[in-house]
Amino acid sequence: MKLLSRQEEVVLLSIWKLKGNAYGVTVREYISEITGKYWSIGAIYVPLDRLVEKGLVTTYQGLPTKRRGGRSKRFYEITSEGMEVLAEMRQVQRILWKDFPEVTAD
Amino acid sequence: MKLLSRQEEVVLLSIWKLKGNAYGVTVREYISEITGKYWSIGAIYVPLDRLVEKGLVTTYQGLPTKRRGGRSKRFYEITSEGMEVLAEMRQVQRILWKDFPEVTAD
DNA sequence: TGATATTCTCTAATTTATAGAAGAAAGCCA
DNA sequence: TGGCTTTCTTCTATAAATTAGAGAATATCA
Repeated sequence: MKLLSRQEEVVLLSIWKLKGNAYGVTVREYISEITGKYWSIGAIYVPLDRLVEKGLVTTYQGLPTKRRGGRSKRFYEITSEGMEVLAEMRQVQRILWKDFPEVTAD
Repeated sequence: MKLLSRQEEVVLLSIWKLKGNAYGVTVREYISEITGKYWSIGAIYVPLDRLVEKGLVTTYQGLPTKRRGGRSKRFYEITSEGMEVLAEMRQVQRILWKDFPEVTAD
């Protein structure tokens, strides 16, 4: 079994979470929101491409919308293989994190 | 906040889990056992060194034992800072993985 | 002492992560 | 229509992390 890299995991989960609305910008916003830190453009698109290569996500070109202009979006969707890999990842993590103590408020 | 890399997370958790018995060889065995795959020596020691540098673990030289010879062990212990970082990591992961479906047996 | 066992140090090669400039593609409006 | 603005992506260079394993250190055993 091959573990996903950190960034692959985070991006892949974001795609899953964003359902039909996953594209570069929304993925980046979502990750920033959760981690509370800045992420460069490349930090998103590079692993995104790799996930496509690996067959864990598919991608398709979005159509122009009625909103103020701009290049059209490239959407991403998680594949069933992607879901399987995530499920395996969680398996490993559950074992690793088992019994790790809850934070005590002090 | 800076996320730990994948290998840093896995190694750090292993040290925590192995309590007083964490050194290169046991960490490597433990990770192999959980992931079911081969890990080179370097894949363990390199992130181990980095964790020391970052102050997330401390290290001390073990004494020779009565067992069949060999170089003495270098033990590792997680620091309180290491525990804090892990707690933060889990926080992020819980959000990311929230609602991810359980695997259905088929 | 020489053979054998155990563990670690070190470094090179590959893969990932990170940053952001530049450009493509769309709507807006004189 | 043509230029301006907005939105989003492509591309590429650099830094950091991962991975592999040869080789050396250090201990016991006979």
